[in-house]
Amino acid sequence: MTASFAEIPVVHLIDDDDPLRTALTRLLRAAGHEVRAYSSVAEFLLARQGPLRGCLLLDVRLPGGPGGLELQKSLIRQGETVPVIFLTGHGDIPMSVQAIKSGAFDFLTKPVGRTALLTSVRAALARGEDIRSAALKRHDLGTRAGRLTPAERQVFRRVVDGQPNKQIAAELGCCERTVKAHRAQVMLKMEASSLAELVHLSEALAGAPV
Amino acid sequence: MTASFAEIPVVHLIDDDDPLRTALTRLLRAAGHEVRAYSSVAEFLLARQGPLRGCLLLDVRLPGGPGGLELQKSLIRQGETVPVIFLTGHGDIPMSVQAIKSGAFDFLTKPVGRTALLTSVRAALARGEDIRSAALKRHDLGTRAGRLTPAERQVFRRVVDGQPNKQIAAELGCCERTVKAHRAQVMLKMEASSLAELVHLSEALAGAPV
DNA sequence: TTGAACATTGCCCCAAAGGGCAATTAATTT
DNA sequence: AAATTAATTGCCCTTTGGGGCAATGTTCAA
Repeated sequence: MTASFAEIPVVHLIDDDDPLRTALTRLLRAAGHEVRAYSSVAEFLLARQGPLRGCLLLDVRLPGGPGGLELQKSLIRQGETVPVIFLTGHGDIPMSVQAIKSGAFDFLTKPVGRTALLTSVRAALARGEDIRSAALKRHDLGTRAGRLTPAERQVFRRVVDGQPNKQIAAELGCCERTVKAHRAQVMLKMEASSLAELVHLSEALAGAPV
Repeated sequence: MTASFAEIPVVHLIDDDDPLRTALTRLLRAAGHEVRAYSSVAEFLLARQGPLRGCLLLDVRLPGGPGGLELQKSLIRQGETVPVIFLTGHGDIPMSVQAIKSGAFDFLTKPVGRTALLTSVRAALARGEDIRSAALKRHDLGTRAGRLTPAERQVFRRVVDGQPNKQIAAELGCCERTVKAHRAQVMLKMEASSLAELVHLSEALAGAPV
């Protein structure tokens, strides 16, 4: 049951309007999507476990507690990257601009057309999978880098910075043979088969703590 | 006169409403910005020469000819990256969402508050300068890469791909000494002092034709 | 046609990288 | 304390990268 939570992309629908929620759920399921419906942000948060996969479809303002924009901000703070589609009957331009600039995938108005909704959801799911695969790659790289010892990490930094072994040895206060040993370990652990590839990997780690 | 067109960031204001245009111009100048005002897209396009520097501030719909959204698309097609702030009295949510998703920097509604306008313009100008400096770097790299001969380009690709000289020579059907010669030229022309730096530069060229 | 500029290549030399092997030392476990 | 494991280093050898020098084409324009 819960094990399947993140196995395939799911449209997480949050709306307090029961009839609308039911209708949207039916519409999305008919279009072949997996749907989880919640009547409030709290209900969604309670059910949530582990990273999300799919997209969010929710009203901007929901009764009692945080609205959609707050949820979005909270998710972003948690490093969650799932695409968010807002749906609202009482939005205005500044709100929509704010939402999109904050990273929302789309901002739809009620009543929403069947085609418009499905188009947006399909695109959001696709985007979500793209983001997901990129995140997996980065995570994998981070894992490899995490296996480096402190000494190896030092060598890694300098190698991808283009420093020759002799200079690295001087800076680290050890002999060249040691640098070579660490360097070999770096290539092994990072699974790089050439210096060029190692530099490439380090660029992809962009900003992540190395 | 025209020589100073791109020397400092300029707010290019396009609006057909004369009194408003005058008022906005005064407001922006009072805040220390350089302003060029136009009453139509056509007027703006006629005055334009060379790459823009600064930002655009324009109404979404303008009388006679293309509206703001069309201008934005046209500029993007031309590779122009200047931030665009839309200003409108008759916009709706789908229009604002469309604009922002198409890359607009902001979407303001009339009447616009003095603070909101100045905040947005300031941010747009800052973003514009960031984009500009990044573009200058990329252009510089492109220029260097453009000086490579076809043979050097071939070697360049394979070197940053991590291939050893011997293998490159085999693939290109020449001897290793020739590869070395080309390789040296690549390092010279690309102004790289190490293989790591060369790889770094090639990543920065990302997608640009090499 | 002839000279200048450029690309290709061979020969040779040196520096740098990669790595095997073994000894020494430090750290950790039993 | 003894044993084991991990890190550092020296020694030595091979391959690769970098580059000087000169000869041999090649191309293009005067």
